[in-house]
Amino acid sequence: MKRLTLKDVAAKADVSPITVSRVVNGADGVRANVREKVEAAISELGYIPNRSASVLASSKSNLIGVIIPSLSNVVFNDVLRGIYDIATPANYQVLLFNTHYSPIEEERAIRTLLGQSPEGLIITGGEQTAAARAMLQAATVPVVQIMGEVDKPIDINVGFSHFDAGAAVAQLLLQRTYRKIAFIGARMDRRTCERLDGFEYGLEAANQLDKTRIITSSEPSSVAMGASLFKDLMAATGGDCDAVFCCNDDLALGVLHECKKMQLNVPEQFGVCGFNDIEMAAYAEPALTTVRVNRYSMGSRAMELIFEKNHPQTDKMSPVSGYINTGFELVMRSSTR
Amino acid sequence: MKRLTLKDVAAKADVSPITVSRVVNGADGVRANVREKVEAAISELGYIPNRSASVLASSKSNLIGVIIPSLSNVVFNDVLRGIYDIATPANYQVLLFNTHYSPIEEERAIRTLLGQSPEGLIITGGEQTAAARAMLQAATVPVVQIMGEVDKPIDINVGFSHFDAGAAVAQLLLQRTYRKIAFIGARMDRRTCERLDGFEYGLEAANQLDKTRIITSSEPSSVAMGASLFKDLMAATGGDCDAVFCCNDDLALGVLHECKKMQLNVPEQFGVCGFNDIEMAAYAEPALTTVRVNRYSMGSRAMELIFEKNHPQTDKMSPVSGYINTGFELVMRSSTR
DNA sequence: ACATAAAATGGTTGCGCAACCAATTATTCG
DNA sequence: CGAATAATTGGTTGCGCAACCATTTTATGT
Repeated sequence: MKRLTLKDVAAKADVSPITVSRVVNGADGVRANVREKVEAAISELGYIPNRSASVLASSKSNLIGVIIPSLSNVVFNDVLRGIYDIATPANYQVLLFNTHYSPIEEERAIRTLLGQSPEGLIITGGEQTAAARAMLQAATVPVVQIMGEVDKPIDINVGFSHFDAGAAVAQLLLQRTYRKIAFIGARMDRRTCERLDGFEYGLEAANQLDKTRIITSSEPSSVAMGASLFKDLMAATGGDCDAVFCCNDDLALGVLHECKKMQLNVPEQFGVCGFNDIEMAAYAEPALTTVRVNRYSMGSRAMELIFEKNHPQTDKMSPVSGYINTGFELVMRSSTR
Repeated sequence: MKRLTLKDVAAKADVSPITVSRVVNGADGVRANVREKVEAAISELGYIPNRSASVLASSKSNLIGVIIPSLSNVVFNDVLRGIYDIATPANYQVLLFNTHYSPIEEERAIRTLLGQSPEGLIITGGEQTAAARAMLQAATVPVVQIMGEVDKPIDINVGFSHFDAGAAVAQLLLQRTYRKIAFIGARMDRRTCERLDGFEYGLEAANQLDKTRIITSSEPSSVAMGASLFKDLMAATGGDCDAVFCCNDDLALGVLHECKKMQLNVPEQFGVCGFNDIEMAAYAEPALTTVRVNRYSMGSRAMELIFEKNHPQTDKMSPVSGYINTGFELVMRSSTR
């Protein structure tokens, strides 16, 4: 069974193939009656245009590549939602790759993506391999690196400083008169490490840094992992600490759960601060102090910038590039005094 | 700047274009020294094959279309993870569409997808428009409908019976001697409705169905919505109920939170059952009784079936089709007596 | 009604690649 | 060592569509 082509539709509607093409692509310059005739033929035949041929002929793909390190992380849901909410109405399609935090897989994804003439790339973070960077530089596509503040942006960078956020949490906990302050983190990716660096910096500045209170794991984050790391922390310090910054809310919820089991009074005896402000944070017992970040905005803003780069407005010149800070915000709840 | 093509690489490596094509596609029948020469040329030039041309010429796309109703629903994370974990090693790419629960958007997604010669389609549920069904029937691609048990599967159906699950929850609550049993649900999509139907059926069989205890909303689920619907339930019944089945765990967590505020003793005075068994369910206070479903399996199994259909084993004939039940499991925790 | 401008439509060509078959080169074995 | 065979390489063609320019039709104004 041969595939239906423009030509078949053209024959049926008694026009030329190019006219059908115009109708399909919504180009103007087709009279209404002709358009109707063609549309009737299309729906009668059930014609579906071949996108590969279209992309090949026009080298316009309407494709946006998105590369994220993990699908299990709830954080990326919101980012993706932001991306899709802008991409879909703009008639972009999204090809999503998952690198499992591996730069090699990331490089492969970039290569695959660039083979499809994408009209934009959204990539998490800035730790691309040299080869990957080279490919991206060579490609003449908007590239947006999201989530973190990146050293030398390839093109555009949308995110916030995890270092500053970590430092802000340190200050907050100090200001709330906690003194023996710990950190627990899992899946220590670049951004988590930056959070920790900022946190250490903040404690150091107040002369309150004790590295034995820093417990990390390379395994993925989860509530269970939070409980487990908290037990490790208590074992490692003999219970000699009075607050903990968890690198994300899942861990913090695990800590809260463990505190209850240990009958540790939160926030009086022990303060807990999370990161991300997932919905459950507000419903935890006690409600979790955390750091809100604009996940949705990072996605939608990235997508908007790609759109603007590809559809430059002549009236307002906006040479989008560089760093766009989506910020963060401390959310005070009852898990800190 | 013209795009690099096979021909450029061929010229550089002093072979014919088709030989380069063979190297790129990993075909055998290329001598090692020639292969190396070509690979050197490829990496020196930074050649990236044009996939549109490849797809057009070979009508093989390596593309799998995935259509889900929502990106905000955590449930789909696990499904997607299952899909990707099989798809990526099999060298399939995944094009993901989000329908926002709209059959019209779904139809558009299907049309767009079919234009790209996909090698498989994974679609949530079975409520496609007539036009969409027709397109899918006409296309000669494996189609897997996932999540729920579907009336008349287009091709393959991977999921479980939400009706049975709902009925099982009704039985469970009755058996635990609850008698004034309520239901709250948000975003009442097809599968949620089936859950409710099964639940009503189970209560009805024991003559315990009172429809005034059924509270639903068409808005999205969330913990906050759970709390809000619970208040509605209490208002509507004057507090005359002793257990509730929540159509998902998010709602149930909101209910639990609200019970605590109202000083309702769970599970003695009031039983709560959720659905999905998200990680937080086990860490709630009290731990949430819920229904575990194999989200990851639904994704991975669907993808495996597509792979098998596209790579038939001659030795074992496996004409995959029809319904594959991934089952469900009641998880008893402390939110029910 | 006619000239002119403007809009609508059609014809030809090439995008980059893989399928197909033909030609060439290496390998094997008597 | 030479013929027969197998393995490797190359040439030609078409996939389905849109860009480009040429042609035809329609609208506009005097």
